[in-house]
Amino acid sequence: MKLKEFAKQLGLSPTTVSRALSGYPEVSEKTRKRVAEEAVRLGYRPNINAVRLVTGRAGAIGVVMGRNEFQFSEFMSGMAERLDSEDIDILVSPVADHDMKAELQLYSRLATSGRVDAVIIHSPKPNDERILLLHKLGIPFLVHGRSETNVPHAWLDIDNEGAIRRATSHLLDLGHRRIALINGRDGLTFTLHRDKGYREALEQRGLPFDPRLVTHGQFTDEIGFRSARSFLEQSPRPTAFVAGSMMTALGVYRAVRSVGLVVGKDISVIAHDDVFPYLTADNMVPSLSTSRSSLRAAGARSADLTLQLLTGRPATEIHELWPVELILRESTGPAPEA
Amino acid sequence: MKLKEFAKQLGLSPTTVSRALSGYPEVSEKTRKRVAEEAVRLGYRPNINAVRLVTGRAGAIGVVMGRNEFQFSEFMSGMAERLDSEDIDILVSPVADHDMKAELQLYSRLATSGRVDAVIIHSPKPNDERILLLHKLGIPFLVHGRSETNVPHAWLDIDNEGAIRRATSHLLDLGHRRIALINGRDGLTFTLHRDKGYREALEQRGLPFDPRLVTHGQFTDEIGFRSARSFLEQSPRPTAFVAGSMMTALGVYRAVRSVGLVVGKDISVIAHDDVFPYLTADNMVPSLSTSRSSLRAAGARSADLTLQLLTGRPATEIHELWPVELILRESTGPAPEA
DNA sequence: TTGAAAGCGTTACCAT
DNA sequence: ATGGTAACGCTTTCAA
Repeated sequence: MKLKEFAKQLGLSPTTVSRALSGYPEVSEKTRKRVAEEAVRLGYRPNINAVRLVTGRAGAIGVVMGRNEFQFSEFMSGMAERLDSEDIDILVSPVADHDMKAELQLYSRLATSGRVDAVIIHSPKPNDERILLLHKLGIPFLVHGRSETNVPHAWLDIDNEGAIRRATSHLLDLGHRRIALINGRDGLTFTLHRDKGYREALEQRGLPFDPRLVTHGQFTDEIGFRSARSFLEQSPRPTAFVAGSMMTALGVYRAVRSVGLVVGKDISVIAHDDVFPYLTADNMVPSLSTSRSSLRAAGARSADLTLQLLTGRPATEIHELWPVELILRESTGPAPEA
Repeated sequence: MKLKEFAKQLGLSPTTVSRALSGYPEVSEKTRKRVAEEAVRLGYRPNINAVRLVTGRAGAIGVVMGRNEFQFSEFMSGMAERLDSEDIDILVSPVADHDMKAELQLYSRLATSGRVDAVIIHSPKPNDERILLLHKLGIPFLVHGRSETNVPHAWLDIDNEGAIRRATSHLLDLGHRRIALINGRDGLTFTLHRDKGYREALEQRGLPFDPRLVTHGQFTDEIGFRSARSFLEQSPRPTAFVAGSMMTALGVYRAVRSVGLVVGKDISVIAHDDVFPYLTADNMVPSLSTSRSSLRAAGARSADLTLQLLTGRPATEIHELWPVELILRESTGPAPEA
């Protein structure tokens, strides 16, 4: 059913019906109520593409996902929670990991074809081409993570530096002196921030930084395992690990067990937890100490901030840094005697 | 830049330009080439919403995700692989788990507002309201999974029944007699199929079915742990587990270890693996025997079949059942002597 | 092979 | 408070 036909059935003009449905103030309360009821009864709903054409709004926020990210659905669920009440869709454009050229083309396409009103991007680098391009394209965008790219941009990030600094400091407090860091993909801002937090904790104690105790890579259990195994072969071996994700932590636990050591006793572990419904730190054995920040909450807030961006709030005002909790459980304990 | 302006710059009519860009045959090769090149050079791209309005096509396929599904991004990545070359977007509409009313409203909205050309739904029930509604709405849709709902519908499913039958049979071959099944959410078709495969394997040996050896629930490590723990408290306890997912298997491994038993020796485990890049059966210790089927491949094929649906292939023709591999690793071994 | 003009379904301006 | 009408940017007849 189209507007014209629907309006005719109500004995009103299309104009009035449109206004009633969109909640304009100049329509009488009585008319509005009648229109709303009849729309439900007769099943009328505006054609979204006509609306989009005439208003110039796409009614969708785009998110670009890497293909191997288990964290992604969690963030998106959060977005959905916030967007549920709005009439805004989520357009997902997956891109192959590490294919920057394809990703840049994608943004051009999204922007110039009017598919989305705004875009959310993840895992930026300090100097990020995507941010530069999106700025140039003039499409509103929010960065989940931080970048030093020298154009104004809205961002939401967690305090990765502080999180890892505190985690590392805590391990130092427990007497650990050789602490290994299994960090994220090289070159990404959050990875750099975590490296930095780690080094700061060491510096605060006047301890030297040993590059042999840091690795970089994707957040998979395999990389967690391999990194941990290779650390454990060092002599003297580290007595504590800081792991980048829950999946990494699984690999670390496995590696520690595989050499006959015990997590929480011989080896302490702290991992970063994005809070997943299907895999929880409390349930690991021993339960896993974590730095924790809800990815779902970040998704919800990101959607919210993007909406603000769309209603004209300047990007330069939107900078949000979230603290990260440190939650101590059984996987951390005093450093064993040497 | 708009069509009119772009056409003027080329000294052509909007009509010709539109035809050239859309690959109509009546445009001269020379003109087409020139138009294509200039479009890139000047950055012209048709406004997608105008195209959608005039053609009546939405240019998007909708997928509805439950909020707690770690499997989801894998399926979507697969869809994306197939859709990359087409000019079709993925519209993600998350719904709260178990909120059927909200989900049904969502479909109405998607369909009647013209946001999507087709929809893919997951985890159907034997009698599924969503299928009934989508059929009534007249919007093309594909079911990932199977249903007995009595309206024609396209579907793609894996052979859950055969997978679990074979897994169970294999354990029986190894001499196991008390085999526990940690299955999916109650009432869903794939859960029923797995239950069925399990019972068939028992029946083939003339063994009785013991309902105390089957649980149902979400695919989380916690439920895997709890179910396994409670099974292990039985006397005599089961000597083998069939687990519904990789996350479940993590919980099972943990439970077995927690009571001082050894997977692959005291307790055999087979789990279903949807193939994740970040958590692999080969890497578990002991490596995990699995029934395996790539969720990513299913996503790619689902997108493909949906595209076929859109080009007129009848839904009744689109029924695809995928076999599931059984991959034996170290987590399965002979039943221990009683 | 190319072009002119109608039309897709809605919103928003300008009247009344 | 309500209605008429132009306009959104494109595709697709119809005509040349």
